[in-house]
Amino acid sequence: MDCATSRGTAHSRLQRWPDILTAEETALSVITRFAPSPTGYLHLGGARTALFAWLYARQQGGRFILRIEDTDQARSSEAAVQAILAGMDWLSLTPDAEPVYQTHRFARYDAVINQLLAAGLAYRCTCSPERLAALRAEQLAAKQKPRYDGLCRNRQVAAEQPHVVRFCQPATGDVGFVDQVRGAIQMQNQELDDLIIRRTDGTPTYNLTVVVDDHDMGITHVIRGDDHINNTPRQIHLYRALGWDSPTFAHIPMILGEDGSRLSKRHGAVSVLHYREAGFLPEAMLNYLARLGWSHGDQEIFSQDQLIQHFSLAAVNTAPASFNLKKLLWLNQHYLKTAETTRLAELLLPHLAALGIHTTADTKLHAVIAAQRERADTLAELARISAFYYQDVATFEPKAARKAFKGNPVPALQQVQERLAALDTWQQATIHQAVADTVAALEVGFGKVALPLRVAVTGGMPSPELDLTLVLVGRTATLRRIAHAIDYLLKSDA
RNA sequence: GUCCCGUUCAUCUAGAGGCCUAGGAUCCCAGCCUUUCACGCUGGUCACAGGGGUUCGACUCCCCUACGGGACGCCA
Repeated sequence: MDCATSRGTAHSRLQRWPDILTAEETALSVITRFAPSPTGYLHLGGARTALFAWLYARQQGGRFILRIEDTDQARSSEAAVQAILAGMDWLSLTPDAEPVYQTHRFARYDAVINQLLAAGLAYRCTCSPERLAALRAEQLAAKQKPRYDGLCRNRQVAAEQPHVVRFCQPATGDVGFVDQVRGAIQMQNQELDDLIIRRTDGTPTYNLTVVVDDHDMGITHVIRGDDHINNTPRQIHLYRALGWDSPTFAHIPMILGEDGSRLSKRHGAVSVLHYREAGFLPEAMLNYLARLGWSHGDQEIFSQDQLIQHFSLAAVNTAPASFNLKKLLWLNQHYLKTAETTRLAELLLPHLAALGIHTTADTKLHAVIAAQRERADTLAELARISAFYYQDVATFEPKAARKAFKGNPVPALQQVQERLAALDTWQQATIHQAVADTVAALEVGFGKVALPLRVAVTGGMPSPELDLTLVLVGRTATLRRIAHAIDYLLKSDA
């Protein structure tokens, strides 16, 4: 029962759990998974990990599975599960099977731990947290890596006594694996200690559950953040002890904040869903995330199909990458310029509603989007700069007003107002003629009339060619706004 | 502290010993276009962390240093 002497395996009677995948399914080439712990929203790093795992599975004609790692019941929440699901759904990272919840699999983990215990590959430990803390302090003081000293390895601890279960790591030799991203990684077994696989309260811990699940789910490629590199050797020993083949590992580097430090809340928006609220398009987010740490020559713009086609783990970078909002904005603008107008209209409605504009995705909105789309980099911005098509402008944007209203624009506004009011039809051509006639009559430059008119009608918001702008704003609103501007100018003069 | 991983323009990256006087993209700057703002176009600034090797030849291979990140939990 001394684990130092027995390095056999505990596997023979352990069968693959049949209720997750059928035998035919596990026989399929590639199965990847995304395994978040539901303690918060889906953050950028997690989303990218999920994306890479999803892409790899898609490309290989394999399957992608979501596993909820909720064994820490104190920190896990259903709300977080929903947030993760919503984030993945937004990015269309659809799993190929129902999510697996670890809390539903405790019986299985228990059975595995008991097997390990019975095979002498794990043992009960009664060391108190106090002793562990003291040991740790001592080792740190001696400039050593803190690790459990194996005190309970050869003790006979009765099952009735409160205890944890520790897994016997081999004391000598080394472990290695070939990481699909960074190549061969080796570690001395002495660096490893006997990790806890079952807590005092009887629940299993991460390193055990991840191994059991990855095996049971038939995961062929474990694609995860490189903060797990150090766990991998421990897990490999667990696989060996259980007589299972290790999956292939691929560790992708972290995403850092703009300042180069680890991405966290203080960097602002880390939640993927925040970007949906802020008016980003999922395809922009996906494209951005994919290019963060991965590349395919000089190509920057990738459709989902192209990502699937070109993705490769070997092309994933080894160094961490910094998140850069400017580039995301550029990509978002690119997709805003090229997306279907009808789709954009639907997506824009909530952003307009947030500004108090309740409209429908009608022909006017389509025309507005066509006119404004290249002037915004988010849907929220698109809504903001398009509001004047629906609402009268309360104030003039100072910079635009200064430029447009210098000199005395009132006569020009009054005359163009008259000519516009007299038009038989409200069309681009007739409007253009009215403006041109005003310019000719006043013997001034085109801008002398057009500029104040534009700002009077738009409030100084970015807008397309003047006649189109006026057509979309409509005659009544246009005339009302000109009157308001004249009013405003006369007052501010006095 | 120990172990693991990493280091090309401000940022994302190309580069698998000569193709590199280091390419692309974002940002920034300038110009063109222009009745606003954009878009678009043209041009520009900006990088192989440092030091040793190996080699006829090193951004590419090896070693050391520095710096950065991660792990060292009865978190995952």
